[in-house]
Amino acid sequence: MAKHITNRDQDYSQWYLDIVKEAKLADHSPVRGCMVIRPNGFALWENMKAALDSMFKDTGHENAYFPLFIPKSFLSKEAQHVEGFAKECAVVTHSRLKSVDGGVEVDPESRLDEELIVRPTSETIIWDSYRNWIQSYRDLPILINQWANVVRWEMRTRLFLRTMEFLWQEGHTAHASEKEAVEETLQMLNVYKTFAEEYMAMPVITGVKTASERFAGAVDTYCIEALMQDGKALQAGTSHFLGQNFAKAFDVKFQDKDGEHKFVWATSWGVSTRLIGGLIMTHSDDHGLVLPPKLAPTQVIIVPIYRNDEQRAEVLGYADPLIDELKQLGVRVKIDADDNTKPGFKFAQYEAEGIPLRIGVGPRDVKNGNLELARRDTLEKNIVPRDGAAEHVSGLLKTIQNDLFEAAKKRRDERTTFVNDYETFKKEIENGGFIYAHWDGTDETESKIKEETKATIRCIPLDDDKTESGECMVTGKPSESRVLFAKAY
RNA sequence: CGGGGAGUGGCGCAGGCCGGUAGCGCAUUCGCUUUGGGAGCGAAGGGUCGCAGGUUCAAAUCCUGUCUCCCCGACCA
Repeated sequence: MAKHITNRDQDYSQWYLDIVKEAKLADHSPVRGCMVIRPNGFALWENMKAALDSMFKDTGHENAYFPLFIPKSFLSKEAQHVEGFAKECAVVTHSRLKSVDGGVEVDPESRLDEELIVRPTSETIIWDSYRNWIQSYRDLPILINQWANVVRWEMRTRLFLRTMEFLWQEGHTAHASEKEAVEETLQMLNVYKTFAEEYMAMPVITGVKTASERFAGAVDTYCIEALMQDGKALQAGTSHFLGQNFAKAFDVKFQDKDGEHKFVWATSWGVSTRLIGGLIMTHSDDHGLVLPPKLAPTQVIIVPIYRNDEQRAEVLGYADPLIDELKQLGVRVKIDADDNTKPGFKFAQYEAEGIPLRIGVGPRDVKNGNLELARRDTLEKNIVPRDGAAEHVSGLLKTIQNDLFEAAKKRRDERTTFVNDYETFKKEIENGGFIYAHWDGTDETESKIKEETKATIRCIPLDDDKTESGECMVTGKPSESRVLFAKAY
């Protein structure tokens, strides 16, 4: 058991904070609800970005950048949208300060004619541009993504999971037909699912949100939902079919092949640094963070062990060629030849940081022509021959990636149940986990369940095997398919 | 915004009820010994106790006000 990390079962919140801190991912900032992302955390985010970005490019998208500030009037153009975001906006009202008695205060003379909103999301400012970009069907589709920061004035925050300012990507597309826009929405949902499962090794359920959980301004909100180790669900990404809502609000029309002027169809989709929170809670243990090899900034750490300078030179000479061999195979490897800390300290530190594989090399190994491999996910240690070690390590990283996904999927499936009556549901939901149950499709029933159990409908799953019909567990009315319930972050 | 907890060297905390020279652990610096699971010993440096008032000969401690952070709720496309 790591000294500095709280037991996961004892205090999950503290455990989570300890992981973030010990892995040096992020700190609290002086400003309430914001965070400082440290190099370890940012390197992880950059790897996630790179993988997502190439998936976006592969599906025909381009990156662009739109302004941080949005005129207040823009936000009010789409009724649902302003309703959804009005209560959590940072508003810029003045443009300068003035010195007063050695301090500074806002200069009342500098009040802005129209206040600026720090973007909580960029639909409005982007659709204002799209109006100018689109005249003909030949201008469509527009497939744009932006990497940006956004601000939402949250009451209660948590590092990575919900911060006032966060980093994300937001895709905003415009299409000539409804069919094409819906296809885009589902395509990007699948991109997110693939990323979550193949890179983060985090299994997700895809589905569509109920009306009450829908994005403000969307016709349909699709999502990926993951289950954390404490049994709570995390909405890990969303893809919205926006219909013609924003086109109408911003008067974006195109002339079609038939000569008719028509409103364009829209989508938007996003994932954020919240994914890092999800990654932490999916794989980590009481020794610290566990990173999947595909995303780990450092995949392999080599720790040399020696008693004196002579041994040090010998061990480093033995380990050195391995670094090049691993790099040749595309493995991100580092050696920690720092003489100031002992091996035991390094072992614990790199475990806390989640590095997938550790290689220990000491005089013993040099003598026997071996290496010691220690897996972060299982904490297993194995002696392997130095010959062919690079290939072995490269293969082992793939195994670890796969095993992490399988282990997470097993944990999720063990906490997933099918329930048919409300009394059982009330008992089951106390244990956390995913519950598939029937619901009559009404807001009333949904909010009754939320009030009485704190569980929400995470989504109406897209999986074929959940679409059996039945009767609502609360009202007994007919239900077309099971929906996914959980307590959520 | 409601309930709870906390602000004391870089970090984590004790002291507070009962006022009397500011303490511990980690970290830092130097020395020696160590190095296959978070090293040991010795020495050194570093704090106007969140802020502002008040009581007192004397306040980290008591009183009043105020700010901030964390946790649990409410809120959260």
